[in-house]
Amino acid sequence: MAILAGNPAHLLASIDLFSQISLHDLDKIALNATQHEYKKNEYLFHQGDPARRFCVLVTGKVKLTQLTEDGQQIILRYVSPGEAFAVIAVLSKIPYPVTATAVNQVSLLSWEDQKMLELMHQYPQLAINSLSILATRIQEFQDRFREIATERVERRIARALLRLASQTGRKLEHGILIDISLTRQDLAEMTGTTLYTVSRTLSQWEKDGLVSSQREQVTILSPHKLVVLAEDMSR
Amino acid sequence: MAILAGNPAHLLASIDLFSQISLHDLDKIALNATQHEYKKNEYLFHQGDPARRFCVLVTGKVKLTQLTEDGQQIILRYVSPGEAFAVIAVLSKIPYPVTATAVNQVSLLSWEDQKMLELMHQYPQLAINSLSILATRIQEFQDRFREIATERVERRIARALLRLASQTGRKLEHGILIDISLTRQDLAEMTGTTLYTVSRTLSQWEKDGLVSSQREQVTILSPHKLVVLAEDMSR
DNA sequence: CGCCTTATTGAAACCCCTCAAATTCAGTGG
DNA sequence: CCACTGAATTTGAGGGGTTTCAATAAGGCG
Repeated sequence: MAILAGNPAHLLASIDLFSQISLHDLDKIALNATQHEYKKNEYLFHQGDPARRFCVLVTGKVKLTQLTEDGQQIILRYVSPGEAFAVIAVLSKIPYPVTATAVNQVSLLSWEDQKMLELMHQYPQLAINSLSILATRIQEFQDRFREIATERVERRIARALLRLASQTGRKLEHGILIDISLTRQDLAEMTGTTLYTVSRTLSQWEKDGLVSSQREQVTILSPHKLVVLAEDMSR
Repeated sequence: MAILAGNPAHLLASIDLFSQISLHDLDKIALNATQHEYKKNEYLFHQGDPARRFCVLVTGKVKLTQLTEDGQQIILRYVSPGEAFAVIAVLSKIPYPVTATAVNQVSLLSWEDQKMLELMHQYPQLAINSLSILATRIQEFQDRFREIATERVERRIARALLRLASQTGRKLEHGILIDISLTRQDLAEMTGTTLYTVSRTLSQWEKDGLVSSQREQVTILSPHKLVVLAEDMSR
C-alpha cells in the first residue's frame, strides 16, 4: 500500500517496461505507483472484476488463470518478476479476463489505469515498450496455440516443463528443480489435458530417469532428453 | 506502389488504428504510407522474411498462417479491411513469424518500420491505439487457446464457422454465405483437426440442415442451431 | 491420529486420426 | 464440346492416444 520506498527510479530502471526512459522521467512515473503485498494463494483480482490497475510484478510469482463457462480452469501463464500484467484489460477498457493468484509471497507495483494512459501520452516510450511486450506475448500465444493444435500431449507436457524450468528453475547438483508448488492438475491446465494423463506421463518419465517428481514438485534430471522429446520430429 | 490518392486522411480516419487523431495529423501520417495491390493467392510476405513494413488492410482479405517445424500448417487468423497486421514483427524487431497470403484481390497501406516508430513518438495516440488493438488480439488468442485446450472438435468447428460468418458473412435469403474460398483443409487448420474430421462433421450438419456446403464454400442455414452447438454446456 | 488434498493405476470407452479408395468438381487443352 | 487431369471431398475401416470413471495409495496438517 505504501508509496515506493528506497530508490524508486532505480527499481524501475531494470524493468523492460521502462527501458530507454531517463531516470529523471522514471522518478515522475514512480510517483504515481503504489506498492502492494500479497500472501501465497491470495487473489490479486478475479476474472470479471473491473480493471482498474496496471501491474508490474516486483518479487514472487503470479498465476493467471481463466475459467471456462462449464467450470473448467486453464492456466494461461505464470508471471515472473519484472513482467507487466493486467495490461490488456486496462488498455481495452474491459473487465479483467483472467484471475490472478499469488503463487508465493508477492510484491507488485501498480498504476491507476487512467493515470497510466496519461503517462503514456506524456512518455510515448512507455506505450512503445508496452507494445513490444504485448507483441512478444502474442507471439508466445501463437506458438502455444500451434503446439496445442498440432502436438501430442507428451510433447506439450515436456515443453511446459522446460518453459517452467527456464522461468523458475533452480539449479541443483542432480538437476533443475521447478521452484514453485506445481500439482499435476496445474500441469494439466497448462497443457490442455487431464491430471491423469500428466500423472501417467510423469510416472513413465520417472522410470526413464528423465524427471523426479514428488507431491506438488518436479525436478528435471535430464533436460537434454526432455528437449529431445519436445523437439524431435520423428513422429 | 502509389502514394495515397484521393482523400488520404479520410481513408485513415475510419480505421481503429487512427481513431482520436486529428485530420491534420493524419495528413502527415498518410504522407509516409505507400499503397500496394496483390492478386488472389499472392504472398504478401513469408514467415522468416525480415519485417520491414507495418501494414493496414484497405480492401480484400488476408490469411495469416504459420508453418510448424514438421511441415504442418495452421491458420492463425483472417485479416479484414481496416485491421492492422504485421504489427508484432515490426515492434519486436524479429522476422515475420507468419506468412501472409491474399485471399482475394487485396489493397493495403504500409509504413516503413522505423518511420512508424518515429510517428508513434510524435503521436503517442498512435501507439496507444496499437496497444488496444494488440490487447484485443491477445484476448482473442487466449480465448481460442482455451477453446482448443478444453473443447471437442465439433464445437471448435462450429465456433470457427460463426467467427468467419461474422467477419466475412454475406446474408442470403436462405442463410449466411461465408464469402471466401474456404476448403475443408482451411477449416481443419483453423481448428486444429484434420480435413477428414471436418468433412465428416460438415456432412452430418448438412444432413441435419445446419449448413449447406459445396466445394470451397460453406453456407450457414441455421445460425441458431450452430450457436447452440458452440455454446451448449451439457456434455 | 484422522482428515483432506494430491497422486497413482487399471479398465473401459470413445473421440479422433490415419490410411486407403472412390467420387466429385473445375479447369485445360485437344 | 468432351476427355483428361489434378485438386477437393467423401466415406469406410482400423487403430491408438486420451479421457473418463473408479478405487486405492500416499502426503501434509491440524
